[in-house]
Amino acid sequence: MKKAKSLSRNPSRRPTHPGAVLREDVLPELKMTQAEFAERLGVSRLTVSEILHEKRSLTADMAMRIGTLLGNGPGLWLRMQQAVDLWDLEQSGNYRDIEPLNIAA
Amino acid sequence: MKKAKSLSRNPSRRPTHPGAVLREDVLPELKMTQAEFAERLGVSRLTVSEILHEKRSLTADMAMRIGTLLGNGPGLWLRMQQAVDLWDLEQSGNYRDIEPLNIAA
DNA sequence: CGAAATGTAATGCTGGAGATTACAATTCGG
DNA sequence: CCGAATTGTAATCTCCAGCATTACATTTCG
Repeated sequence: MKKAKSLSRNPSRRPTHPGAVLREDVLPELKMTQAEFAERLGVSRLTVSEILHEKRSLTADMAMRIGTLLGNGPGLWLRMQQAVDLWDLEQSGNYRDIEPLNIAA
Repeated sequence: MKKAKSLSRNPSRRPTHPGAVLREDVLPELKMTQAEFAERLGVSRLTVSEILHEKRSLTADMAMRIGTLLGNGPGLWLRMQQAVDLWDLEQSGNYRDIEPLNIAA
């Protein structure tokens, strides 16, 4: 019996929010203010600020914007956000009523 | 100069909606009605029906439910949905105003 | 110090997800 | 073939998150 390792990752702690990377790495590296970053993305300064402070999740639309601006595509940012989303949902314990089917496979 | 292939995939058509897989493969294989499937997931019959007909997107919450019920985790379903989401956003052409930065890298 | 940048709160709008109800259409077992 | 079960669909409601805007306090920094 193997240990049933997660297919993707096995986070014992909440995965890094993409906003943290933007705040700690990207913006400093670009030497760009939040306001300018927001303007280039075509969103409000508030939207950027709240994402940097992890007060909202990074939507697919925002991932597209950031990925387009930075030139590396939306995938990275979206995957980071989803890791967080899934982790949060797992923690919520909202799925205990779902009885896994015994798949004969 | 390589061809600048997408890191993930290079869809010339809209990626498969996860609902299509549920409709065409999963439910038939399980020989389970939509109503029963919905009940086991803890959502309404309508929610299942609309997902199967690709009238709404599969949320992270639904991915967790389906992944839990089927025993293979939420990742597969969520990734499928996001492929669709990104494709749709790319098609929308909403990002033409974003000037990619010239990253020195 | 003073201006620029940022944190933060309040408010309003909007769209999508989901529930519920109701009814029509379809499928299917007996 | 008939009736029951299943499914498609529409209408209506609620809820919530994302986003914009405005305003003001705080912080940073030249």
